[in-house]
Amino acid sequence: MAVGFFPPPAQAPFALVDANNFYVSCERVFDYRLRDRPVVVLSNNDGCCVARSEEAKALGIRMGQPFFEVRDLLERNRGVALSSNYTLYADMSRRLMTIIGQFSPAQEIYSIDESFLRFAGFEHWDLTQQGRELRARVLQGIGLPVGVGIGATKTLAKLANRLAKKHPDFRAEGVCNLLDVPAERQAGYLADLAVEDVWGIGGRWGAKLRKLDIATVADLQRADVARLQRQFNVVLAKTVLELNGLSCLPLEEAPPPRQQIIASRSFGLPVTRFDLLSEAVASHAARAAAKLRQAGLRAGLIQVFIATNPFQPEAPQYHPGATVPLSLPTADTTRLLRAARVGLRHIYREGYAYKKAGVVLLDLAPVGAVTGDLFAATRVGTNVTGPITDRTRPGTDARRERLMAVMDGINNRWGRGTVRYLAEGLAQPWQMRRARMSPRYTTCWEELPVASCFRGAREDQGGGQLAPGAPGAGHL
DNA sequence: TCTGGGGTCCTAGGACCC
DNA sequence: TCTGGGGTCCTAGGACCC
Repeated sequence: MAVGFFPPPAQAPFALVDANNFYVSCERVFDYRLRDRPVVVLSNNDGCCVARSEEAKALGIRMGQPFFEVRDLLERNRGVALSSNYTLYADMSRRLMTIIGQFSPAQEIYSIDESFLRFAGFEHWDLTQQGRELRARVLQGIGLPVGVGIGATKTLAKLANRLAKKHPDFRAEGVCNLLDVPAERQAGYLADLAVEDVWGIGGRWGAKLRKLDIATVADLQRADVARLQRQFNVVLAKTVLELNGLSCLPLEEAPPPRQQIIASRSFGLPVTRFDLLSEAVASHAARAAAKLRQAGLRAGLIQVFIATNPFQPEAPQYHPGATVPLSLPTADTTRLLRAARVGLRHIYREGYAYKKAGVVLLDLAPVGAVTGDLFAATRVGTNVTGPITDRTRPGTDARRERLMAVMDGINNRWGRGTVRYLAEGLAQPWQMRRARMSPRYTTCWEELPVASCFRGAREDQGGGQLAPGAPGAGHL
């Protein structure tokens, strides 16, 4: 069998810690008017609900549901909808991870609000008690509620975390340690959980598994691994082994090298003109280039894509992409902008209403690893007609790198877009909607929360409305 | 009217090589 | 008339995650 796993002595348990309704919880830390009422945080462009308070879930609002479908429902129930404030969430995440990391030397930051811990050498510790203390310390330190799941493998820790949040036996405490649950009771829990509750089983595979009479976690745990590997793939086979306590997924303490960097956005309004499309693509390329430099990488390829609105199938559809190789791996915004424009020119067609554009940087390599290209002058794009001319003169690289560093410095200090390329446009009428933004409470002096000694002083600033008129609301 | 963005991994199939 | 087998690399598409 082609499945590999990491057997004992690696018999150290895992914990999964994650914040409840993370984005909503972050907002609630700073605005007490958001407590005890339905709150949702919206995706970019104020499009979908990507985080929901328990009260919002109780109203039946689904994860990813379009905002326009729930707008009235929210309003009728004194609900609040907020644009996503990633500056705030990223800063809260950093603080959260620091506290979680104090509970084990082996930590993997898995997502913005999730962290795995591995407890090697903790044989004589009461891990359930550790979980309780972790929870208390996060709540006291930054005001976020978290759930803690503990199990023999990452997949079991994930499952335990789900029980910690949902199951009446654990919910009050917010901690579930499967290692402390007798086998018989554990079997009962697993028989009650749907197969889709397992980490790595989504809707498609869930439906396919149900056709094979595998409907619960217990069913999946008992399933024939070799058969599932044949009918699905090795990933599902590992999941089954993990459910049986065989650790196949190691803790990844260092993030693996990045494979790609994407920058893309939907437009606030449909765009048909080439010049506006070009502005948007330039803006995305500049953002991707900044991310690239931040990560200490250079890109060898840039992909450009544009797309019409898939939710209007009656309108003519078109979603092309072009790949443009760079003559030399680069992190220089000017070069990436130029290549992106070549790609866009190649795929643009008149007569379509475009709703989205983006760029992908690929073929990433650390700055130190880039070697010169002997044949730079003769290399030609594969997907794009004609060579990409590079007018950069030899010997100017150091100066350009310094220019990029200065630009990044200014934009980090004063906000993204403080210094930008004219190619990105000035008015930018294609920009996304972001009408319900809360202040950058923790990262901007002007937007720090103000403690008022007059109780209720902020009540009349718009409490009860959809957009909370907090200081800085609507700031772009 | 209004429907997100950024990632990863696996597999199948075609091109190409010897 | 008769027309192999095994390997690698690349890409597109599909699945998953938060």
